[in-house]
Amino acid sequence: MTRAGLTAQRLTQAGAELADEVGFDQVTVSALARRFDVRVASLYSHVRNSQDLRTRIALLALEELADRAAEALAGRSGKDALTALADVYRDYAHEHPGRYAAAQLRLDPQTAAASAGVRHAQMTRALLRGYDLPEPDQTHAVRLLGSVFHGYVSLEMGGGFSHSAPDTQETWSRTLDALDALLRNWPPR
Amino acid sequence: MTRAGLTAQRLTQAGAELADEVGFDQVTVSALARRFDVRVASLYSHVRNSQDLRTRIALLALEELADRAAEALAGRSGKDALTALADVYRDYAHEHPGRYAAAQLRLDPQTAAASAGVRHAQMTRALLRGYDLPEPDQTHAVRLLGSVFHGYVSLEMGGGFSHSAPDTQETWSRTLDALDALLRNWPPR
DNA sequence: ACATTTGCCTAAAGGTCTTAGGTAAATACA
DNA sequence: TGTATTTACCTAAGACCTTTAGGCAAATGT
Repeated sequence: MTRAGLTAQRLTQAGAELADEVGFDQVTVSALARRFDVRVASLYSHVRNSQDLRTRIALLALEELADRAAEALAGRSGKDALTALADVYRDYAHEHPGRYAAAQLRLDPQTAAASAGVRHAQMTRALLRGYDLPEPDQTHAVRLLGSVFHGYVSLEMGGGFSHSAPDTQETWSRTLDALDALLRNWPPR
Repeated sequence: MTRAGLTAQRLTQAGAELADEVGFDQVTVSALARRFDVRVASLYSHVRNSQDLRTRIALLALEELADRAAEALAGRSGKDALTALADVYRDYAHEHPGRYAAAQLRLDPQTAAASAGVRHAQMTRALLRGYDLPEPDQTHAVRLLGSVFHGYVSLEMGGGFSHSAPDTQETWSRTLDALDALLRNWPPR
């Protein structure tokens, strides 16, 4: 009876794939066990519980996203950088809907602070250097960009923009134009 | 043995309250049965299944939100209207986190088309009359506003803006300033 | 070759969802 | 007011998911 070679890492990876296939909320310890052709209880040596598994998938997604973002931002600035970063989020969500949903998982402050989430904020800040806003406004802008990226992708994926006329690609591109214009022309207090 | 007086309506209402207390994803047929001090199976005469229950709660939340929005928009225009509508979403999410999460539930096209969701889009369009954008851009703007409102609220509630310096109220107000400026000065193609 | 570790197993208990079929309370009707 | 019908809630039961406890055999170290 040869062993399956389970690992927290392999489970997390497979869990991420499963999430993309059936949705993050359908990722279950049982389904994962089936995928490895192994008894359910066996997973509990590698992963504390269901919540732990989900958290690991979320952290994986945050890392992957941050890596993509870092690569996309390298050597770009201004609107170029803005578009590149925005597309990273949108494309990732389209390619990996389950992982993207996982990245939205609410983490406890401890875990969040140690996650790649902080890199995301740093990169958005880096992007804003091209627009040179005074300090308090920079934080506001970081939050605004985060809101638009996340909100847009989340509504688009949720079907919120379906059945209406102009296609979403066009809106996306106009939205980025608008954001660029806004950042270049940031309204003072 | 007197009866409990179950109804799809009462179950939905209680489900919404439960959602606000313990989170939308913790709303379970069992928990609801406990709350009415009734056997679980009894609920299935009033609600088709768990998914049906969730959908009803989502529709309730969408209605409540649309009603609030309609009232807030009455007699306002321009930035006044923008702020009022934005605050409706944000306040509702703070007061009723579970219901707000429910309103995000993905509905099948049929149900979505018959829901109060369409009123939301109409109201956002009405708001934009004060800024008079040409038609294709109006749709883009509707989507942008939806993205910002939803994205901001969702990140704020998810703790995404926690532990950073300027308080979120300040960012919110500056975000609305920025959106107003953007709409008044919408970048052409 | 033997001892230890550890990976996966069986067993079992508790929770949720859902269907099928029964009983008693409410309501309608004579 | 007594009887018939409807309907609200119940018990029973099967299927699936989670989690813990304890066992055996495969891998690993000496």
